[in-house]
Amino acid sequence: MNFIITTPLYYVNDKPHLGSVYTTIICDSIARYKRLRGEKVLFITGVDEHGLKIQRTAFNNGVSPKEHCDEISEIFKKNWLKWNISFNKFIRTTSPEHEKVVHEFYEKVKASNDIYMGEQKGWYCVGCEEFKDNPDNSPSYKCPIHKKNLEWKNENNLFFRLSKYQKAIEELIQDPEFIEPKERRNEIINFVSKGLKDFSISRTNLDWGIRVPDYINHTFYVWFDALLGYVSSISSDDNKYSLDSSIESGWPANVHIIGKDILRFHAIYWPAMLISAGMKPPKKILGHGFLTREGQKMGKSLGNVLDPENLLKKYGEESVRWYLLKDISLGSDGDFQDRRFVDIINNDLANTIGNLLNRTTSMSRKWFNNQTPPLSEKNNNELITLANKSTKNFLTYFDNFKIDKASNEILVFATNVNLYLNKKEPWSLIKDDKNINEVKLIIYNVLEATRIIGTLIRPILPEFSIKILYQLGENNIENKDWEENLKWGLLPESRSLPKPIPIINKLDYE
RNA sequence: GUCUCGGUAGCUCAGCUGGUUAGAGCGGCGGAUUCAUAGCCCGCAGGUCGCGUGUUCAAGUCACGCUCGAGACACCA
Repeated sequence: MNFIITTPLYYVNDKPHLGSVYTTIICDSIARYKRLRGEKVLFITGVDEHGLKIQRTAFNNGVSPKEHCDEISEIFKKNWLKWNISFNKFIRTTSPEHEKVVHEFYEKVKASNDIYMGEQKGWYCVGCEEFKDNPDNSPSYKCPIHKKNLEWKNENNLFFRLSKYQKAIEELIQDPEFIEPKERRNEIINFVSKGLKDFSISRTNLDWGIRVPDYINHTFYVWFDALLGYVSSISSDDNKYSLDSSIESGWPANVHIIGKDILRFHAIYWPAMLISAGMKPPKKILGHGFLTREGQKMGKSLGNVLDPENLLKKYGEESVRWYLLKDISLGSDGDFQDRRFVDIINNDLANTIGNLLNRTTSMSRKWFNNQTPPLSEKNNNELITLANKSTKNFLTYFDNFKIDKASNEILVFATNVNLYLNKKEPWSLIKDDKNINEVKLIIYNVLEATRIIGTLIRPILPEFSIKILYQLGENNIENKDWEENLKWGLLPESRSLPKPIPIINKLDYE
């Protein structure tokens, strides 16, 4: 059984921004975690390539929509590789695989009698080519973008019978596991309680999209198209890609990770569409918060947008990962502060964990012939208890998507190990030969604790984890069972330790 | 306008169903130590718990009002 996790399919109107990096990093760590726990993971990401905005952006750049999409999609894909994202599928909504699945899906929904031709009417901005919300003063209201009066317009569109699924959706969102965090769930419940209305799924003024089979001048509107990428991606690499083979390969998704801005579509429209097609709704929708910058909203007009590419170059992907995963509680808004960023990386990764590794391996090498100490006796010690406790907490937190708390648990343990070391003072004990056995035990214990720290951090910072374990003389880490390696006492005695080198350099303020 | 969530030390936040001197991390200051990436460890830091009123023997923790911030109120990735 696959564990299916998705990022949103990012809109290729522009290059990846920090928000999409954030979402994707969250997904990546969860995907890695599940794999380490022995699950077969299908981590899906991709791009949404249709729509008026893209058509227009391409036109403005003097290229065809196809060329534009090819270019930006490639940028996205390469970008995720640069960030060391372990995705399994990258779906493009302009791909033939996707188009086929959309058509098959449409037929199923149609067969359920949930598609009908209706009239979309409302106040329309010619400049935006969009229907606007109806403000009270619509006739005199001016579109803020184009400064023009709105026009009343009727347009024939295909509609999806969402109203029919009022009850089904109410039942679905009743489950507290379905939408997280709670605050967002309340909003959705509130919204649904006011009654669901049918929504349009096609457009006639739009060329850049998937054609609706029965109506030659209609293309599918964004939600009917893009969300289906989650499904079509599953069988996209098969020889015989199809809706059915996608379903057979593991639908439904276990979790959609999304920004809070697109929650409603994922928590209401999407499940209803799936039920209509006789498919299962996703098991969970997890909406994370937005990122601000030094307390302010990021925006082009403010000129304070943080370019992820710069961050990557300046700090490296794992530092950014640590900051985003450890310091921001998943679901809440998070603030990106340069000063805090530097402090956190230096404190957590370099001082607390990095230095712990460095001091323990140094002692061991110095006193035990460049090796881990030989033991004459095994012992019970407080670090075993602490390790077991932190490991257990870590797993529980991660299982509940509390990645920040899980990360912090590693830090708690590392601090405890530093504490243990300071209390035992092996550097004092070693001065007297009769203490040698005790020193052996102490050093073994802190090395072993550090090994567990290095193992635990793996789904959060994969490279950092490997570096730690390598310094402890571990090899072939990829092929070892992760959970098994969380158990105490696996560090071999008298094993050669490489010369310690800092596994992470401290950052400086600008 | 209606509704939801939040406003706790310089910063980021914990504080469950009300109960001894309000907590953590980071920053700042001082100390101790040397195995280590000037690091780890120890101590200090005196914050009207947004404002006001009320309920109560007792409120950061409940009720009401106000204020500030974020968000939802259907076609905006």
